[in-house]
Amino acid sequence: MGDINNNEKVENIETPTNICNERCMPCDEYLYDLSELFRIFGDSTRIKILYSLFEGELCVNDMSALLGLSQSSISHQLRILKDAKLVKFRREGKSIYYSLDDEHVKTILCMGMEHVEE
Amino acid sequence: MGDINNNEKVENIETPTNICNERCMPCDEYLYDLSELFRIFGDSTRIKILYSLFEGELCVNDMSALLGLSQSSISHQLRILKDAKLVKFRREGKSIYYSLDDEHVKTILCMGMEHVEE
DNA sequence: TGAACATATGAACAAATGAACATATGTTAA
DNA sequence: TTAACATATGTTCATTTGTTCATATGTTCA
Repeated sequence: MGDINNNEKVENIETPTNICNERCMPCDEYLYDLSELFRIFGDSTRIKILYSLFEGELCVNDMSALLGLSQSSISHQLRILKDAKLVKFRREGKSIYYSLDDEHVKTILCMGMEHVEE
Repeated sequence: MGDINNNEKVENIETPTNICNERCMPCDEYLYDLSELFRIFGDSTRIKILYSLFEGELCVNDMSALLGLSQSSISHQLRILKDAKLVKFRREGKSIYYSLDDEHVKTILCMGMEHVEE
């Protein structure tokens, strides 16, 4: 195939498609994932959901009532948060309880809030 | 008591318009600003621009060359970053040098990157 | 002054996004 | 089994977003 190793890390600094070497820039894939992560946080409905889970788990119904948002809307956004591994869930009877996936989520939110509060 | 003290912290949990009391939720305005902030980070072009400024200032032309993105695109995104107070700039002759507005920006990016790198 | 360069801005357009509604899936209890 | 409840999913639609191209603004130097 000859020219298929785009994916491999190359020592040579000349590769024009790989900007990782200059300015200690992370590779394109990481940068993309990073923007993707922030994009998830970049919606007020999702932010509200995440904040509502700060103190502990909640089921969809309670979130819906607490935040004053439709069940459908909450559920759609929860799916996005779930896919992004920002929340996890467990079933208990008819209800499904969601919670933050890890402490990192809190940290990122708090960092952002600090910046906003200035 | 009437209906004027929406802003005051109320013991009673019944206030439906103010969710701040429950679960220590920040007020809507802050939540909105927060999502707004993350929305800015939620684009790979802007992320690249911000990362390119990690080591220090760069002019638009150099960014354009370094990142392999059009001058126009860079400029448009720089405007958004500027408006969001995430970058600052200074003129030097024909060129305009951009840099990160404060250390917070780095912190937020690094927090996000830690989450991505897992 | 005018030419060359650096950056910003405006308009047009395709793609992505979020909300709303209807409906489907899955669970429990009778 | 069926009814009632809790959540998920599919679809449509209006809006937002990022890019490109063309052009405008601003700066330097001859």
